[in-house]
Amino acid sequence: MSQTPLPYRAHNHRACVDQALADAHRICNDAHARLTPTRERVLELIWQSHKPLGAYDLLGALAQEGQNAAPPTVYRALDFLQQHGLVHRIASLNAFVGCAHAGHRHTGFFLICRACRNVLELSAPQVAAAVDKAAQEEGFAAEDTTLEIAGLCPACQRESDHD
Amino acid sequence: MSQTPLPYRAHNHRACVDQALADAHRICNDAHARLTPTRERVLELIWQSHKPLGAYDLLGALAQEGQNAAPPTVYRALDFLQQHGLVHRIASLNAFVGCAHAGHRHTGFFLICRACRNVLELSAPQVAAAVDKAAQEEGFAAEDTTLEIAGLCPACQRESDHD
DNA sequence: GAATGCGATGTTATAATATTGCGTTCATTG
DNA sequence: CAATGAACGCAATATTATAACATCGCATTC
Ligand SMILES: [Zn+2]
Ligand SMILES: [Zn+2]
Ligand SMILES: [Zn+2]
Ligand SMILES: [Zn+2]
Repeated sequence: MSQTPLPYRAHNHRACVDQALADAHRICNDAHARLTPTRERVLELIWQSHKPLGAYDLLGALAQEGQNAAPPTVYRALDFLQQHGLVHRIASLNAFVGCAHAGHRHTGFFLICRACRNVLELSAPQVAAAVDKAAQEEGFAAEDTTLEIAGLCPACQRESDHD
Repeated sequence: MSQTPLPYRAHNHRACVDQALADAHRICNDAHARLTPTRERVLELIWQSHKPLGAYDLLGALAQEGQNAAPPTVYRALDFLQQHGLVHRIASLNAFVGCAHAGHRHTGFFLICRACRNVLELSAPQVAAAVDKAAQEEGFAAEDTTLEIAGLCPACQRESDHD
């Protein structure tokens, strides 16, 4: 059933990027929001890989391309992208990653490999349900869930077995 | 069964503090670790309330008490306290809170009220199990879970109903 | 076409959080 | 008491994020 998670295997990553950009154009269009060149470029940079990028990584990349970029440039683009559900912030890393389920309601849930740093975003309803239930039992009205799991991805587990 | 969560109701908070300090002494003693005056004072400051404190809040408090405190002073104490399971870092707030289950194996899980900022730490096995299961299904070896839920606590929900 | 409104951007400065490096002090122990 | 290693003091610096204010470009309206 469940597809082998992409970030940890060879895959045609160009397809990931193209999909993400196409989704972004559609979503922004539907929301009458402007996916300006800077915003699109930041999104594309984030999707260079499945590894989260820090704001200053993005800033450096923009600067190299000759853009007049200061921190607010990047943070504003990131705010926009987050608001439209196109990227997620990984609180435990202070870094940003493209959303793998843009356009779908979901409670993101991240598996972060401490070795290769790839991040897999899951949308596990049974986890979200368990969380909601536990919160409700305490009378707590949950609004926003941060769920980040650090560990070793399948590929890096095999690597460390070689020792 | 489940006790009404403490932070959101009036409670004898002195008992929370005393318990936390007693636990800390016992745990450090058992581990042959030194709960030095600075470390103990930082722990006590963190337990002043159930609201997370930032490192620089702690730093300010120490400075007011006449301690020669620089950032490393606080961060070192916090590292020590985290390593011995006496405090948790709340990644989504860059702040620290006392551990409510010191000495017991647990995967902390935090309900953070965005209004009063109190934090309740739960240890919900069914949530931890759901998380582990989801990770295992992806072949991921989970090591460390960050689970932080922002929302409104029972008391602050009643407050906002008054409108 | 000028005036206006408004979202997006540019620019500078600063705030807030966290770490590195190095020398000194102090507790423990043999 | 000397040796050891953990803990601490101190200065500098790194990293992440925001505040404040000026400007630009474009659409609407007069
Ligand atoms: Zn990909
Ligand atoms: Zn990996
Ligand atoms: Zn209490
Ligand atoms: Zn509250």
